[in-house]
Amino acid sequence: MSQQETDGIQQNTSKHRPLDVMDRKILGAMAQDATRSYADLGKEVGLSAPAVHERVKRLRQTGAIQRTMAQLNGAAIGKNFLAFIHVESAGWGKTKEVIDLGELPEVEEIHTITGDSALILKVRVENAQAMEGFLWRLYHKTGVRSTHTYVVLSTHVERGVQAEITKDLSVGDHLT
Amino acid sequence: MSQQETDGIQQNTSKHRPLDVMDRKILGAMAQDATRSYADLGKEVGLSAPAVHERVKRLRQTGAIQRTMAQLNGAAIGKNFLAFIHVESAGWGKTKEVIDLGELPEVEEIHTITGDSALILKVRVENAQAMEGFLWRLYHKTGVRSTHTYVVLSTHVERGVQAEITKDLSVGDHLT
DNA sequence: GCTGAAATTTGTCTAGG
DNA sequence: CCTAGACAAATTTCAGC
Repeated sequence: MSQQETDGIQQNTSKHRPLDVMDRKILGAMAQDATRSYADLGKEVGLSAPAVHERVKRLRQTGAIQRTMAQLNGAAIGKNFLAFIHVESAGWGKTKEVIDLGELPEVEEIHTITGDSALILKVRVENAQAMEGFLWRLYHKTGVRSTHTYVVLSTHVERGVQAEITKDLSVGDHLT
Repeated sequence: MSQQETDGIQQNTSKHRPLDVMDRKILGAMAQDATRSYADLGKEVGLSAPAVHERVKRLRQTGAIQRTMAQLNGAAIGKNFLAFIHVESAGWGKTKEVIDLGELPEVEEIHTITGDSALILKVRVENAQAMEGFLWRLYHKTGVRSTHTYVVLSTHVERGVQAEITKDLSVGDHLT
């Protein structure tokens, strides 16, 4: 049932209608559990199953839902070593080699955090030795000026993008 | 279910059996696309649909698969501001209030990185103003000594735990 | 633990209101 | 967007190996 059908050459040129409350409810539910049936979701948000199905299909096409994935337990598959690695690059355009490391399965995230010369990597490997090997390889990339590794000892929260939005006026209050 | 079979292969059915190659293939496929049918997965790994189903059910029960979720596009739901926040705590046991922030939907990750006094938070909000509000609230938690925020400008890789394991001998090589 | 077949539940599309 | 129907396809169970 993989939805990799021939969509044609349609890019993401959707009308970008802002998501209504129903869409957000559906996204919120599916971000936590994507195994629920459309009928079940419909009962929660107050829609029929076909209506939910159509919305979910649209949410996938527009990219609001990037994919549906199984979240694995790192320890269960023998990956007991997680670290965040800060990388300082020599300058502009020098990060390409590092970003190419994203093809490796141990790299879970790569973010640019300052201009084009600083990166944050999230890397999960089996053990300390494997991490040392990765750092060795990382440091020998051209353009890598320095790295700083933060080893994770305990993970308290780890989840994807949440649909709910917190209205926070604590700062704005004193501005208005 | 008989404990001892008379075949030549001794299966470890008493405890958490280490994942075999079939399990890893299934996990690897589902970590990237959990919408595929069991029959489809079975054709890839060489099992029947019921066999895959049984393994997936076991992988869920044992926690190897924590959940299957929809990965949302932050920008699509109006969350265009992502940051990693390093928090230094005053000392042991002072991080509870910060960890309790994990209930907020803008907090995607909380990791302890050093002893019990340093944390990394991954926070995604609508805009800079919302981030300011979050930081304001964070900084006023008891035990928070200082915070350092790294604003993400571009995300190149963002995915969950990958089942594949890279054999890396690059460090051991030069030691031998 | 796996297979193949059967039974049940969902997914998916269509038509009409 | 709902209801309703119908068909395809998936999930889930089960006997038997």
